[in-house]
Amino acid sequence: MLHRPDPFDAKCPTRQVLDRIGDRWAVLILISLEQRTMRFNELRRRIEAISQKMLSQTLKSLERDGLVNRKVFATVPVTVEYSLTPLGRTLSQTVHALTLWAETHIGEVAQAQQRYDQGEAAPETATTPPR
Amino acid sequence: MLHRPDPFDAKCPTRQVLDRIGDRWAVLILISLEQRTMRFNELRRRIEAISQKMLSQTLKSLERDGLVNRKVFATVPVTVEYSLTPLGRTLSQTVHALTLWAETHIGEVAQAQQRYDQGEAAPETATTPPR
DNA sequence: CCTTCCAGTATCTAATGGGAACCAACATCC
DNA sequence: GGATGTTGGTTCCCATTAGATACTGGAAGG
Repeated sequence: MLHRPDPFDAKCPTRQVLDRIGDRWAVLILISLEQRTMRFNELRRRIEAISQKMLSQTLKSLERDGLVNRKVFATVPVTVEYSLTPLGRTLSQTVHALTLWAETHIGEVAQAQQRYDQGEAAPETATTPPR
Repeated sequence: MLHRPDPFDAKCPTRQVLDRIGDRWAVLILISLEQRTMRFNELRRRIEAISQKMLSQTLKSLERDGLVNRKVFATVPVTVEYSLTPLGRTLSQTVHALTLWAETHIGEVAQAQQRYDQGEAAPETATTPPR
């Protein structure tokens, strides 16, 4: 690697990874599987309001990225188990920090939103130029 | 608060925060402003391929969430400076861990993708039932 | 016999993102 | 003095996407 990866370059592969994280369903699947291995419809019930389409789609790309294992059992009807790979586990831990942030600071965010919404009519104070 | 916030509940406010992080442009703006205060078009040049529409839209919601400060200077033409709030700085640090993950593990992800793409025709080994 | 369950796929529509044009008021270039 | 570029946006239109719904097909339960 000649230069350090730059997520601001749209062609940089780190951007792809960032886009994967920038997928709410992927995040919710990762933190679900962090707790334990789950089957398709288990995940569906766990993650409220996700459609079957988005679940299978997101799982497929997570599997492609080597973050999730898909294991098929030849039962009738067929059983499919999803679990995190070691790589996926390192990511889910990082992502876990984000959910922790959300739980910790949700109150401050809500307050800020209230202030913003009621203060919309406030006049903009003209400030002196910066230079 | 009676119960612990549950990001799997679509109505839970932590889910809103998670959705905000699940916005690639928001992430890129946060890590840009982590380095220094920037003006509108500075950000636009920094973050390749972002449209003016998405930039102003994302900045607006980041401001509403109390993560970003917007400061207007009465110059001609008007000058607008964007910076992180203290709250925004705590988030950007958490998000920074994600970009670090991306930079560190991008190689493994790329390898997994290659394996997946070429091994698509491989037959699925029938496994014994789990129970 | 009808419904439910398993793990998805196919199809249609509603929401969203991106591209380009446009704004006003000035500064600079030729 | 007319064209161009700069500031920070907004508005419109279209393409992509997400979400809702329906369907598969065999087996078990009532």
